[in-house]
Amino acid sequence: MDEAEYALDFFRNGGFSRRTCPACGHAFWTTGSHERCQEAPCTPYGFLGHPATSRPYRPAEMREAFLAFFEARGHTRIRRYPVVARWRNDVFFTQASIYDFQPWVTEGILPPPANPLTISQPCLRFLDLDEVGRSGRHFTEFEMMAHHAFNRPDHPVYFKERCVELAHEFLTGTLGLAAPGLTYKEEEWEGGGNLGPSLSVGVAGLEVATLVFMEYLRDGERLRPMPLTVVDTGYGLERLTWLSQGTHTAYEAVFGAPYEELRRTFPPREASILIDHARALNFLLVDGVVPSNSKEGYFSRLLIRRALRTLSTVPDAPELGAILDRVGREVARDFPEVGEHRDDLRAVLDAEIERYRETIVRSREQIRRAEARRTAEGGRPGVEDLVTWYDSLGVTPEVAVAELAAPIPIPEDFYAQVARRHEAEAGAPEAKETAAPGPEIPASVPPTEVRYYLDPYTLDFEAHVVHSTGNEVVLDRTYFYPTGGGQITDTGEIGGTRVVDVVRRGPWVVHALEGPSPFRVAERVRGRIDAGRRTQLMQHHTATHLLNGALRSVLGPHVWQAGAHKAVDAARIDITHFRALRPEEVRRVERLVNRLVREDRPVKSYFEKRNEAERRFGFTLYQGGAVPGKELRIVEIEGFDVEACGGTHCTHTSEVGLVTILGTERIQDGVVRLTYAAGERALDVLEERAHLLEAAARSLAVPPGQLLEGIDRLKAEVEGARQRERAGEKRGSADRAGSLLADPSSVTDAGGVRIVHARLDADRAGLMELSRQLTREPGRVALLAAESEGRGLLFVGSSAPRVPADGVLAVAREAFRGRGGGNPSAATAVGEPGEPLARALADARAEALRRAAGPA
RNA sequence: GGGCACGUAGAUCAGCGGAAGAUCGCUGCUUUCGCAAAGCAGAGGCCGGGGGUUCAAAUCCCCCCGUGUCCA
Repeated sequence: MDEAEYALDFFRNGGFSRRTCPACGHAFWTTGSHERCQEAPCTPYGFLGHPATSRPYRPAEMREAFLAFFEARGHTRIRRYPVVARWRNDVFFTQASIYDFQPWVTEGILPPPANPLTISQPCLRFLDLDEVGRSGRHFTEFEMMAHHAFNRPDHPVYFKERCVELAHEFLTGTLGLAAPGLTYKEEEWEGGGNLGPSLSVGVAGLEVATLVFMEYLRDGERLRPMPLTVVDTGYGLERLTWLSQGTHTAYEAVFGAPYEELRRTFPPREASILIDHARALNFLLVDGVVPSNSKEGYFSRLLIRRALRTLSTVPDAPELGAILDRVGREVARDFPEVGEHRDDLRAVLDAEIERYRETIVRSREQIRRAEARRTAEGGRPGVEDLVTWYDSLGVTPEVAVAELAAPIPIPEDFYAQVARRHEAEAGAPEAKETAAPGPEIPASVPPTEVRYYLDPYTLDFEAHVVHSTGNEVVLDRTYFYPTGGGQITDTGEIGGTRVVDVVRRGPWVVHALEGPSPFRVAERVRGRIDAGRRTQLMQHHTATHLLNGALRSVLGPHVWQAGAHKAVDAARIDITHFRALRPEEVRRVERLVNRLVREDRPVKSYFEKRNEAERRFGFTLYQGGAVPGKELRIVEIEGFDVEACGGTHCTHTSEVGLVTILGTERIQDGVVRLTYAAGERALDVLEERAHLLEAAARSLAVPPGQLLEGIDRLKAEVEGARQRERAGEKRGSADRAGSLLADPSSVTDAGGVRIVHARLDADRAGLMELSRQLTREPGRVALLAAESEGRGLLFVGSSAPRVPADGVLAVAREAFRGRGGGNPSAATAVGEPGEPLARALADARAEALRRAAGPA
């Protein structure tokens, strides 16, 4: 990055000089006399015991000081976003404040909620999980305070000069840090294909802020300027708080009383882990991250289990739920939503703790058995067993070793070995299927005016063509709904030509026609939307919101929408929930939804300023994911459910008609899918089911009301028939065995062994059963031959140790080129039928006789 | 989303290419005033589902389904 990028007037006119840190090699700016940058490890902590600010700040005070400072300088204060980044598919969690605005705002697709803005965003990072409680400054959940500005060429806000000026004023003016103590270190920043210069601010060994200026797009080796440049800043709330208090560790400064309380029971490291995890879990659970074994849910589980293991290090430890509540109440002072629904949060936690207990019990059993097996084999469990147990049972090596009768040492690099085993699987992530971008539309084409938002009932309209290429048409305005928000596209026709797909592309709604577009720009055309399809989609969409509200009401507010799909035949919604739905719960949800339908509540769709909407409804608005933009489209079912949603909706719940839940399934741990139908389609489905029932009843010749009894009877009959058949076969072979034994021509006694040989008509199973009958008593040998499917079968059974079946077979099978084998009590071979088979049977008899008569 | 482990009698599991087993529970008998217990006898299995390999598959291979777990 060019040196000139950092040569700010603010530095040059403010008495700053540029030096190079001999320790890290980075250039930095300062008004002080430091040789080195003021960040660890180049400079050790200098504030411990000597707070660097003019007064100590508690976290809430620090946050307020920051937000108020920037508010007073033209920034709009923005509410926090959820810690789980549902609006992005490349990451699970909000790891920095800028994540809130990626990718739509930073790519210029949608306007920011305010500009410039200031925010204090709770973030989650799991990379340094092991450092928590060890380093004294790492947190799983931390707050990134920030001020952001988004500069469009036609609307510049501010960039480097003003940004650094503001940062410097806040740090020295408001917080009272000594200006000469600050260093602004030059660091290139790159991420997500963007890059630009950045300055990291160091004070007394602590990096307290980073100021990033997103300016370029990486295009192979070349850099291109971004159409939209972004000021992306991050100030560590915890670090600044720590700096202002100068306590031994950051945890003492940040957590205060609850931390002190834990310290009475736990050593510093354990207390830190517990309080850190408890705070992170409060945010995770409140934002709807139900513990599970995949995706973001796994991190909830990870923290809960780590916390439980930490608790188990001391006797009489408090309950995790109690710690979570204590910390949650503290967090709720600043984030009231964390204080709500404590009971629900507790229910989720308790379910997870119970699962963990079960897992432990199961694992212990498995480990004990595995050790017994290893011992029986003459060995003992090894490191590879420990790795397998950790991987597949979730048992840490410490726990596993404690379970072993003969403990083995745990290698130092245990987790490295685990990682190594996982390395092989790190294949390239499958390329996400992104809709083909289609031909580019010139920027001169005016944006489409979308009319379906406010008027979902107009299905016949006139508009002007503003763009037309290939089979694509863009109109100046449209009522066609493009695929999005889980609702599939409208179909219909434009000027008599079928519309098969509609998509949103940037500011335009693009209609894809069945064939090449016959339209010219400026032509006036008539659009007609398929009414039946649209009505059904609207009913399904409104039904989805009704269900979402009902599910939250019946199951608890931990329920968040994890995905949805509204098609014509049926719709489905995926929700976060910690176990499969019970029939009773499904029934209650269905009843509640249909009651709301009957109540005919108004469904209002309107646009509202984002901040106002968030203030009124909270961030459960974002069921379908966070939506950027200054204005949100709100869909409100009066007194029941409010969501930010772009779909087409009925205006009254009664229009939904009827909602019937067709089924539920647990599509993965922590996520339940409900499939349902509404309106006309619901009636279709119910009708189909009624028909099915009737047909089934007719087929069984019982009245529908007795269908179950009929099925039970049928099952009993089938089972009885099977039993009788089996018994019959058994009896048949017993009879056959009896007659064979009674037939002198097939029985030979030799050396106390009774040899029965026979050629009969049976399949392999039949021979086996007969042999079993013949060799029930000791000292018997059965030699049975049969032809089945053109092959010759020879079966040897033996209860005489002197005449091993496999030995006899080995000799006999040559005669009919048989292939097969067995064990001393039973052996079978398949070979040629006819004469060779007969010879094989004779050979078997001769061999059996020889062995029976031979030396005992 | 990927890796790994696991799905066998009502329950907990063993068996891991050659005739489906153990323990508990269940039924009956013996013993007891009765209970508990013990002994004897017995019932109970599409070895998760579907393909394949093999003379032969619970067992090996592939694909599903389900459960658990580790990692992103």
